[in-house]
Amino acid sequence: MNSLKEAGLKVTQPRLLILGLLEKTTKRHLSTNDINIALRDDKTPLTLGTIYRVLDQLEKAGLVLCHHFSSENAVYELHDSEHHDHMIDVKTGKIMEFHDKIIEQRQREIAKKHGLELSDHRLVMYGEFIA
Amino acid sequence: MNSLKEAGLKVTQPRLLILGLLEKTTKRHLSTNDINIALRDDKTPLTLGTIYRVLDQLEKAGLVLCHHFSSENAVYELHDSEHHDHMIDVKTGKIMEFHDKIIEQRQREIAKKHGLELSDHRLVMYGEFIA
DNA sequence: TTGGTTGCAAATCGTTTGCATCCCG
DNA sequence: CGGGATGCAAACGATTTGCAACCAA
Repeated sequence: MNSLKEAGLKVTQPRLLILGLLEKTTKRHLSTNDINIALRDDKTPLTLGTIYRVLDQLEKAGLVLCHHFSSENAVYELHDSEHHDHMIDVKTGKIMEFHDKIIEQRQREIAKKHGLELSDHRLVMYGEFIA
Repeated sequence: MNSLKEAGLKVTQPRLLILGLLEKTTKRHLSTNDINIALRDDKTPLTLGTIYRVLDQLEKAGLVLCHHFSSENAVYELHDSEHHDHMIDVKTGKIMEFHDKIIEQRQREIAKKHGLELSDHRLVMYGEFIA
């Protein structure tokens, strides 16, 4: 709720519910439909319209991130301090996060070389987890 | 047309038209709507349904790539031999392609370390081109 | 000939929006 | 109290699909 206030957003029930869900979920990446179902199961249902609007605001406020992996639906996750990228198992849909300083650094160099003032970047690797 | 045969696809007019357009366009990245309009202007119109179906097949055949940059519509480009990534100007929509061996190599190492058998990867940097 | 391909139009589905009501500050 | 937030349902827009006619092999 502090984060909401800091972002200049009213502390409303829907916003708390969605943030709370994103915090406690073990899946970490949830679609609007996931959220809709989970909240319904928790006996605190929200309209899909509200879910979309709240997520948009949270994203603009920098509290959540939205991803469109491959051709799937959008998924949302909490935006924590350190940037990270994603690896996705194309068969199971499993998502693993990672962070690599070398790649981050190299990206900055490339952007600079091409005159791009970097505001965001996304790296996704697709494949299959063996082992 | 050779590529179509090699992919085991019938050489049909719609497929030739779309491939031809992707080859000659200066924009390089086209949406289904771009294609629809361009072909109409060329007096060789196709149905949107056909455009989607043809692009799906060409993508599965490895002849074209499909991208969903940020939250925009899908765009398609010819799949040429060497992999490349993208930089996008969030204000103008301008797309610039680049390729970097260091990043590619590093990605392979990271994937390997995490047990991911890499099949594809996408890197997109967003920002603004300053002169 | 014949099975894949296309046009056409209807259907789908994720997402957005108008409006009346509600609630945080 | 007042304006932003929500529920509800209709609207939207990109993409998909069923079906009959068509065409490449």
